[in-house]
Amino acid sequence: MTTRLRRIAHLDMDAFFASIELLRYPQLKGLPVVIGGGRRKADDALPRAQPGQPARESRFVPVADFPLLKDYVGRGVITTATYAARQFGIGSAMGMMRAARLCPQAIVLPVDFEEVRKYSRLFKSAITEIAPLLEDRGVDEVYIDLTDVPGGQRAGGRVLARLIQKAIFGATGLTCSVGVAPNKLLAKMASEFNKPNGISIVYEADLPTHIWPLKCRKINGIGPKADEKLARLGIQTIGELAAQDRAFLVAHFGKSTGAWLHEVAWGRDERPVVTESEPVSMSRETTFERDLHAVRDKAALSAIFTDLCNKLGEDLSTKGYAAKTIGIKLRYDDFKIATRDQTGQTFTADGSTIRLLAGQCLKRVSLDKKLRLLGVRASGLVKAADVAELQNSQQKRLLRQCTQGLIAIENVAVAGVIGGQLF
DNA sequence: AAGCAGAGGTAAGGTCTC
DNA sequence: CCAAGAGACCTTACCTCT
Repeated sequence: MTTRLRRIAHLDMDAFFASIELLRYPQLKGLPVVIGGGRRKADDALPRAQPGQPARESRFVPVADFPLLKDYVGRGVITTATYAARQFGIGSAMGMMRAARLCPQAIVLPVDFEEVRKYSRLFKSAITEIAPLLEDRGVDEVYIDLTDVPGGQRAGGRVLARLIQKAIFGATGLTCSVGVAPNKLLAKMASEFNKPNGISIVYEADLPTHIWPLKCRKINGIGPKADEKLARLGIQTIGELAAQDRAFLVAHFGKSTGAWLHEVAWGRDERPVVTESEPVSMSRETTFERDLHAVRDKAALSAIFTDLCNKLGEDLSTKGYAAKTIGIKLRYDDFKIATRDQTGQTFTADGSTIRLLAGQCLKRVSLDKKLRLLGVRASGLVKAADVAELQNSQQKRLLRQCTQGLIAIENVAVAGVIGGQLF
């Protein structure tokens, strides 16, 4: 009778967006290439055929025909950079202008979301053929529960990790990095140890040697704010964090976060690999080409606002959801953010209804400063198929309250309206 | 009648992630 | 000077219902 160890893998595709472009344009291999660029239309950044010449197969487009970072205009950020571009200090989420100063000769390409989604599906199905318990963590990242997969225990998971890497390369031509550990927390950190195209196996006993020397920031969930606060308390590494009393951490970070910090510093994490989940919210937001003023640019702003609401309505409908709460998000020119929410009386996936509720939100924010970004968000989501049933039970509850004399008479009219819309 | 606890909703802001 | 878009989740405050 052997003991079966919990073996969780975290798998991260290497420079996913950029690597996909290198499959299409192999002539760019080894060159600094960045993907990104915010609002730029897809066509603008693609290499063009010379006038009068026939369209060329992508792999024959001369390197000289690709657009360069130094010629980029606009407000975007870098999505991914090839390893050659990273040599210059370029990284994800960096502003394009700053990246252009670091490496003006880098080639810049827009994100091809269709292609990214295609490769995302391909690599994930390659995995589930081998290990079915897969948790989606975005287009290029997953957790896999190897515990009960045949061979999942061999060499701590290394054998299976290698097999999965080979299957993904066979299906896509792309490489990935894998970390295998007793839980998601440690697996996520382990997948960073050996990049690109590497495997790293971590056991509980490796905690003092492999985890504790790392910066706190390496823990998934400790961002810049928490890291800064820890630093002020003289805590730089995970080992230093593990050495703190739980009570000390709770005193400084609150009951929930404090206890969590203590747990993760000791490598403890019992979260399961979750294969299915329901969306909680959907949103659309956009940063303008230039900052807009609510009064002076009213027409432009209004058109963008309506468009966002309609797009959000389409998103909800396409995915089969309806929302009870509609919210807005503003980013002012000083980067300060304001949000407002409005819960409606029915569920909706309709652009003009969304626009109505979002409009009510807009009346409750200051519009003195210029705006940089506008967003519309839908939350309180339910499956469109369940809406009728939910409305019905909501109506019954209201009526029951009425008969019990528990709510004001105005609300009786509300219940009547809901009924009227439905039946 | 008043007060309390717990659950759950709503709203605003913030943090973190890819 | 630079800082996208989408989504999950947390905290705090305040209300309402039971």
